[in-house]
Amino acid sequence: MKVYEKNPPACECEEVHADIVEKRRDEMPDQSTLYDLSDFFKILGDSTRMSILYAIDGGSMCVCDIAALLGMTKSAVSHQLKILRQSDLVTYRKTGKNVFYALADDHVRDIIEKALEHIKE
Amino acid sequence: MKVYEKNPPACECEEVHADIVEKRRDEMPDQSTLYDLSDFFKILGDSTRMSILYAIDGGSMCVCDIAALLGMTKSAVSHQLKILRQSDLVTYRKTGKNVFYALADDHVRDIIEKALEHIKE
DNA sequence: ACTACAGTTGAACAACTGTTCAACTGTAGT
DNA sequence: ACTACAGTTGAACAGTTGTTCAACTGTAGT
Repeated sequence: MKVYEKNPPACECEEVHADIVEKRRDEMPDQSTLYDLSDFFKILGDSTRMSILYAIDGGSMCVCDIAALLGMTKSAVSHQLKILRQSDLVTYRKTGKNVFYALADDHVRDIIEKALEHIKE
Repeated sequence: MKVYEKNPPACECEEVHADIVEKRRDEMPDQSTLYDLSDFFKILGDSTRMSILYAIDGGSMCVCDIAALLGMTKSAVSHQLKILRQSDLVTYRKTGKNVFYALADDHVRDIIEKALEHIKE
């Protein structure tokens, strides 16, 4: 939402270390990269979605079973699965009346694993 | 918020694969672990906080300069720094009128780096 | 064709989150 | 003691987010 510019308007500071600020500005990633990054983490920043990811970590599961496991309605789970789908974190496969969801790749597993290490300290 | 139980109340499914669900239930992490994990990612899931982390990645900065760099008010930055402090993602050091913030450790850097790899695909 | 059920979807609602604003604390300089 | 300014803080507000509810789609079985 916020966009930082060459001559930031909102800063009311007097004693700015202009040289440092300018140097850092060059080193900062693109605005879009920062948004992509925080958007990615936003997906993982919900306990329901985190639970779903762990549930299907051991193998694909249908919506019904995920809902049963988490003690939630199919609707609530389906809404969250949609978000996970749109972020390409999960894949799905229709077989008859069921839709089976699975983890899309190992990247996410690694990231969550690293975060777990960080937390346990 | 949601707590899953041995006999989930909210699931209205008929065709549940009970054996799979029970097996997964045993393999699931503790409820508290899931919350800690998603809470951690929640912190990284905001572009302002992500920007701040990148800003101080190159070395400690005072609140004023961070605000100038991001084009935000000191107040807004300070509020986010408080959250980052409470999560032990940053450290701070007072010198005179300024407060310099720095990254707490390398863990976070690694996680963000891994997420970046994931995004660029 | 009809019924049953897994899954999806949009609207509505409540809870949460980030920024703004104004008031405040504390340090430095005069 | 006074002024100036960096930084913090709580309340208020607007925007966002997750769950619920009800209606819907599509497939399987009869």
